[in-house]
Parts: sequence; structure tokens; C-alpha cells
Amino acid sequence: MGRAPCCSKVGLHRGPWTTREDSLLTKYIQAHGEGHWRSLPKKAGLLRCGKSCRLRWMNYLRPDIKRGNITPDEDDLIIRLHRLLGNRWSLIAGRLPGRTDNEIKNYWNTHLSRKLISQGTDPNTNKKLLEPQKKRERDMKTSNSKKIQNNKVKTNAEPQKTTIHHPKPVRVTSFSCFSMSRNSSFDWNTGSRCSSFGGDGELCIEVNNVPWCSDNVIGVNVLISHDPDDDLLKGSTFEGQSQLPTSYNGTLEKLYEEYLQLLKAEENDHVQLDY
DNA sequence: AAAGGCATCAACCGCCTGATA
DNA sequence: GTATCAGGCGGTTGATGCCTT
Repeated sequence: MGRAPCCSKVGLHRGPWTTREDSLLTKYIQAHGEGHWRSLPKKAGLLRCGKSCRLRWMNYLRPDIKRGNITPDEDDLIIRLHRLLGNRWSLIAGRLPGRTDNEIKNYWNTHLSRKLISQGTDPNTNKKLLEPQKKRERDMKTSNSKKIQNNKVKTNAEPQKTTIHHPKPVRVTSFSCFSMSRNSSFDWNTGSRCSSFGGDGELCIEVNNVPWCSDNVIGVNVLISHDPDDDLLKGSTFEGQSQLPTSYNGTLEKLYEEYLQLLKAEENDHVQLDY
């Protein structure tokens, strides 16, 4: 049997939200809290799909949303996180308080991908573009330089010191299969930290004390960095490794392998650049 | 001043995952 | 074990405004 649609689309409003709708949604959530999105529109007196309400709240109405332009620090952090995490926008957003996944995704697609291309990096693979491709991009850059200026795409000549925020830990209820949850709604500042594997790169494991965890439920967060001075990682020796089942370690090994490959690719790129 | 092209970003869509009956 | 629900995610679209010609 096919899955029922999340809501009947008949008679529902679509498109941009009005201030009245915003007000209704905000008031309802302030009074009753988030959640139960499917039934929320009806209770709040909104002719909107529950998903639409959730999106509007999460991306624009939440009081902790940070407004304004992405700062150079955030810009740099997004690039570095994207190199590590790929298009996992919600995970990246979890490291940038006040920023939403949608905002970061849009920013990446409109600003950063172009910026990386102009620097000779493939935004999808984070690898250096081949020479002919680079030349093409250079040509494009020259012809578009005026436009890029107008669009305020900033190129950071020097790397900036980035303010790093701890990620929100991932809730894990079972170790039978380690995976990154898409849900991350926990204040990670309260978590404690362990880590790491040695080697050329570091694989950092965080095992956090999570307030909402009970019994055998713990929060686990995996971070990867190749830079020993990287603020993303500064942890002590990993103490909880022996408690992890083998399947969990196997997945980590796979992650670690992937990361080493990434490092190797980056190293090669650096060598090429040196010539 | 008008037309066309381009960039931006809010919103939608389809799919996935975890929880629950 | 299966079906369904609810929430969440990433990809994509389309309206809008700005810029160029």
C-alpha cells in the first residue's frame, strides 16, 4: 500500500507566508511548543500543510535564528565542514548556531561553490580541477568578475582564525549499526569529550553525557580532522573504545579509511601546487 | 526607460528513517 | 514482521529584484 500524503493539498495555502500566518504560527508554538506538525495547522488556524509550518518555523520564525550576512569566519567554516561532511547541510548547520540548513545550502549553491570554482576547486568533490577546466573557469571568472563583485563574493586571501562550535551529538540507541542521525536537537555544549586514533589524520570520537539519555543510551559524535592544531579537535585519549562492539569499530575504520583517502588526495594537490 | 538575463533565497517536493500500533 | 505515521533531510523550483545592455 502506498504511503498517504502528509496532508490534503486541497484548499491549503501555498507560496510565501503572510505576516498574519507567521503571527498565528509563532503564537501557537509559543503557547504549545513545537511538534505535532501534522495537526498543528488546524489547531493554530492555519490553512497550511504541517510540513510547511515546520519549515517556516525552523528556518525563519525560531527566535534563535541569526539574521544577517554569513561572516568570513562562518564562510571558512562551512567550506571546511563541507570538505569533511559533504552535502549534509543539517550537520553543517549544527556547527553554526543560528544558521539553518536551508540557509547554508543556499549560500553554498550561490556563493561558495562559485568561490571554490574560481579557486580551482571542484565544489562537489573538493578536489582540484584539471588544468583545462581550471583555465575555462579562469576565463569565466575574468568575464564574470564584474558580476561576482556585484554579488559580493568575497575571496579570503589569507586563512582566517575560525571560531569553532562543538557539533550537536548524534543520538544512538543501538550500536548494531552506526550511522549519523539526521536529528540533532541537543545542546552539545554540555557533552563531554573523548578521542582519538593516531596516524597522519585524526579520527576523533566524542562520547557525550547526554541529558536525555537513560540506561544504555549514549550520544556519540564523530569528527574528523587532519590538522592537529585544528580547533575542531582537541581531545584526550579515547577511553571508551573497548566498550564499542566490533561492527561499530568496523564502520569507524571505514570512515577512517575514507578520510585517509581524502587526505592523500589533498596531499597530492598540494604537491602539484608546489610546482 | 525598457527588455532580457542573472542571482538569490523562500518554499516545495519526494524520499528516508525511526517510532509505534 | 508489516504497515503506517511523523518528522526530517537534501534537491529543486520559481518568484522576485537587481544588473546589464
